[in-house]
Amino acid sequence: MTRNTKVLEQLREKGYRVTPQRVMVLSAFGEREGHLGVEQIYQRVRQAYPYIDVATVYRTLQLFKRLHLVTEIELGGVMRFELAEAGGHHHMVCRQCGKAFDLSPSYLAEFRQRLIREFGFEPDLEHFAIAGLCALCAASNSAGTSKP
Amino acid sequence: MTRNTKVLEQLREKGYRVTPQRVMVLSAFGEREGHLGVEQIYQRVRQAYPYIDVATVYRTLQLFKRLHLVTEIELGGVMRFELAEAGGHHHMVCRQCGKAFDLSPSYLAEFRQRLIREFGFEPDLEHFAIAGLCALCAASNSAGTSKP
DNA sequence: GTTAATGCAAACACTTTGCAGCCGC
DNA sequence: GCGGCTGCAAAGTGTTTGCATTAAC
Repeated sequence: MTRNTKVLEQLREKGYRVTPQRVMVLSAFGEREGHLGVEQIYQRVRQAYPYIDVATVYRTLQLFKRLHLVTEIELGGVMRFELAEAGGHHHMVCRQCGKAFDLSPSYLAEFRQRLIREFGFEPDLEHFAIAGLCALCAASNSAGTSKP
Repeated sequence: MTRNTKVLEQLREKGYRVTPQRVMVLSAFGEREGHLGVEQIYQRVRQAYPYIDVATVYRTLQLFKRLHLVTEIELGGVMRFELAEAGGHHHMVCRQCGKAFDLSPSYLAEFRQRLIREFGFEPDLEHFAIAGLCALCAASNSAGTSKP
């Protein structure tokens, strides 16, 4: 909880109000690491407080994003949010099981350098996420050789 | 035109009808290389035939996609389409000027191999597109040093 | 007590769908 | 002429906005 408390103090310091709704949106993340879609967050908060509106969730997430408390990444056309704390790690997300794996920035550094060096193109890699098939799913697919 | 004609024959061979609307959607691509949004395609076709409906554009693009005549890539939350012909080249798209630059698959091959080797993660790179800032825009930004 | 934040509803942009008439084959 | 395709309109999504009320400070 100490992490969330810290975040909430940041809010108050900057003159924003600490409302139950904001606390709940924040703790929706706390329960599980990873990227959450708006709908997932909404449903989670609703379990605790059914009167919350999706608009509030959107507004809260926008606020958090503006304050760099969460980051927004897009993957496969779906926008997802995650706590910004970890800072600068990227993701590989399995298209089959949906699990996300962290990817150290060093893996991309090389690729990035090459683009800069050879094209002068500076890629946006802050919130890089790449879809694919994870080892487990690949294995289970080839196990049941017949059509999935 | 010979390329489009070929595509249209593919359509007919598979039992789909070659309609003026489909031809026009196809030639919207022909006039300019690169990725087009639905709206851009719609506007282009409308110049030639004002009665066309967006729904038709959507349906046509879906059909083309299903037949692998075009591919759909997403970049910065915007879905875009491009002719599938070239096959397997990727893009760097400038977030400022919107221009797209081709990226040979070899650049990604290395990165891809590394993910497979070290994580067993097989990334989807068929329609890879990466946002960033191109050399020209970076230059013009630092030229006018003051705020843009 | 102030003023920001919420809930509600309505507006929005984008995409899909149902259907009657039309036209490519 | 048949059946797929189109235009039109209407319905879905997902996200944002206006406004009166509520509640954090």
